[in-house]
Amino acid sequence: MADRLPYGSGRTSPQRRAIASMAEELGRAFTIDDLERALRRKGKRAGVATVYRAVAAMEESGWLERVGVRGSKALYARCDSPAHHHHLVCTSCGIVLATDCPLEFATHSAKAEHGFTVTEHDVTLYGVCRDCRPGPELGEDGD
Amino acid sequence: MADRLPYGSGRTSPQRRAIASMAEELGRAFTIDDLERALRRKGKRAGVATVYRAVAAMEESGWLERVGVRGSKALYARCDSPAHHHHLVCTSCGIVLATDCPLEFATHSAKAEHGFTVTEHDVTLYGVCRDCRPGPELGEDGD
DNA sequence: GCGTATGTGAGAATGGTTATCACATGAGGG
DNA sequence: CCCTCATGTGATAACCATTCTCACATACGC
Ligand SMILES: [Mn+2]
Ligand SMILES: [Mn+2]
Ligand SMILES: [Zn+2]
Ligand SMILES: [Zn+2]
Repeated sequence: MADRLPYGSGRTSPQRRAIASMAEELGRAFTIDDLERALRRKGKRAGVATVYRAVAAMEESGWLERVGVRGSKALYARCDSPAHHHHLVCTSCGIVLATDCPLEFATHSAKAEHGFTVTEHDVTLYGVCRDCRPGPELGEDGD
Repeated sequence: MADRLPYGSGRTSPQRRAIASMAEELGRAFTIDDLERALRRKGKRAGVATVYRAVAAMEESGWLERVGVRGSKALYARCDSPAHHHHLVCTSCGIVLATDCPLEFATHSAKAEHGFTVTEHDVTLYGVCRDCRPGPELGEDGD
């Protein structure tokens, strides 16, 4: 049931509505900067602090997820899947795919081999999605 | 035994020697700030730019590895294992253990299920090492 | 409608990291 | 040994993503 609200129990405002619908519309991983630029292109106006706060609120509510970094900027993507999972981020087009957590075995063996109790983990896989993969006869690199 | 040099083919200097031996001595994950503080405590002086450059050079040579972040600061640890691997970072004492890469299966299934070609990945496991785990008589919680 | 908790935004601040640039020096060649 | 100069040093400024400040606006429960 994916009718989770972008801002949970927080208030809505014209700015927040524009920000959330743009995040939805982008359909791929984006930085705060990408988001601001896209909003400006649509004539929507929102202060930088407002965008940061809206993104933080959407992340808080689970409607948005942080999916790594691009350069020195945080990367986010629309995703409200409730179960624990990780992300495949295409470095060419920015599409984000969900993938199951591959760490059950690693977690268990950390315990068995080192007595180490894993409580958190960072996992992000970067690569090239099907649509961005150069075709065999084109022999080109994208980007 | 790995007699890789901290600075590869770069020059050495009193500052670089102090920085490398402190990184060795710490024996756990550290931030640039930790490193500077430890040096100062030993009466060694090195400008902030020098420490950053030395750490970058040691990382470049493979003598040091970046093992995630603590708050907003990059975390490093002494590690010159040449094979691909990841890290168990104890959030209590900062000890760093190496662990095999758990992603062969994830990489293959990303390809099989999504046509996604994984080219890079971030994996860091955080938790509590054996020595930092509270003893059973102290009121354990089993995770 | 009212009151107030909450959102907005221009600008300043923060803080980790990097760039500048004048000066010092390690180390290889002579 | 000594020169030389590529490379390292460090005080300082700059960078830049992100957060804070604070006066003002407004969503929304009552
Ligand atoms: Mn997700
Ligand atoms: Mn390592
Ligand atoms: Zn996981
Ligand atoms: Zn790996």
